[in-house]
Amino acid sequence: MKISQLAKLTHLPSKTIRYYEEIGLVPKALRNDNGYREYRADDVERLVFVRRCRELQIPIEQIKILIAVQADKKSSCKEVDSLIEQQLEKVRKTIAELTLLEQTLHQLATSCPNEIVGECEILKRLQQEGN
Amino acid sequence: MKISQLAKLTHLPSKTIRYYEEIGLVPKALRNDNGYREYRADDVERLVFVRRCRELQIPIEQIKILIAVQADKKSSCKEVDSLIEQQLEKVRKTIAELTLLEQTLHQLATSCPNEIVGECEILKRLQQEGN
DNA sequence: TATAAACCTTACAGTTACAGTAAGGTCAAG
DNA sequence: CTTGACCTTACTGTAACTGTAAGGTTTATA
Repeated sequence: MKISQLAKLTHLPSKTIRYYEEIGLVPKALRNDNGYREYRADDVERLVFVRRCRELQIPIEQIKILIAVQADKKSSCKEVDSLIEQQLEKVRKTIAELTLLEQTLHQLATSCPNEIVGECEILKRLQQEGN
Repeated sequence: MKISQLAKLTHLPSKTIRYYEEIGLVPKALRNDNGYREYRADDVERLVFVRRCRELQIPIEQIKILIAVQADKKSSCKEVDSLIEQQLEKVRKTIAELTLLEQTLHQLATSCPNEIVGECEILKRLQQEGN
C-alpha cells in the first residue's frame, strides 16, 4: 500500500509518517519503481504502537527504547514498567503544577471589580513581586 | 545597573532578558560607553510583570497585548479580564486531558504481571488499535 | 604590572514534534 | 491531453528559550 493508505489505517498524517522515518523511529520504507514508499501490514502495527505511545505523551526518544526492548522477546519488561511509571509521574507532576496555576488564575480572574486599566487589580497583582 | 544585577532582581536569566529585548517584548535597553546595557528601576518592574505572566503560562504574544493595554490607563480592562479567563480555560482543559491520560497510564502501569517482554501486557495494549 | 576571573557583547545552533510551503514528478480519469 | 489527486524532497516556521563560540571590558589579585 502507499503512504496515504497507511496514514488512513494508522490515523497519522503522511507527513508524520515520513518524519518518523527520517528521524529513524521507524525503518526506512521500501520503494517501488516510481520511488513511492511501499508498505505492508506490519508497518501498520508498528505505527499504531507509536501513535498510542505519543497519545500517552511518551517522548520519541523513549519510544525508540520501547521498540528496541520489544525486539528482544525474552528480555525483562522491567524497563517498560519503569518507563510507563516515569511517564505517569511526569503527568501527575504536571497536573499538580497546573492545579496550582488554576487557583492563581482563578483568584486573579475574580479580583478586579473595576472598569479602567489604571485601577485594574489584575494588572496590579501581576506587578507585585511575589516569591 | 548592568544586566546581571537586573537578572538578580527580576529572577530572570540575563540571557532571557536579552531575548525579550530582541523579540520586542521589552524596549531596547540604553547602552553606556562600553556598549553594555544600562537599566533603571522601572525596567525591574516591567520584567517582573513579564515573569509573573510567564509563570501563569501566558504566551509572549499575549503579554505584548497586556503591556499595550496597560499603557493606556483609561482604557477598559475588559481585555485583561478576558485574557486571564482564556488562560484559565486553557489550563483547565489541559488538566482535564492530563487527568484522562493519568488514568490510562495508571491502568497500563498496573496491567502487566509478567516478567518477559514477549508476554508484557503493557506492550500488548500499546499495540491495540483503540479508537 | 601582569594576568586571571568575572563580567559583557553578538551570532548562530539546538531543543520537541511536527506543520506549512514550494517545486516538481507520477498516475488514473474524462 | 489535461486536470486533479497523489507522490517526492527540501527548506522554513513554530514557542520560548538554552547552549556555545568567539571575542571585548573590567575588576581583583599576585
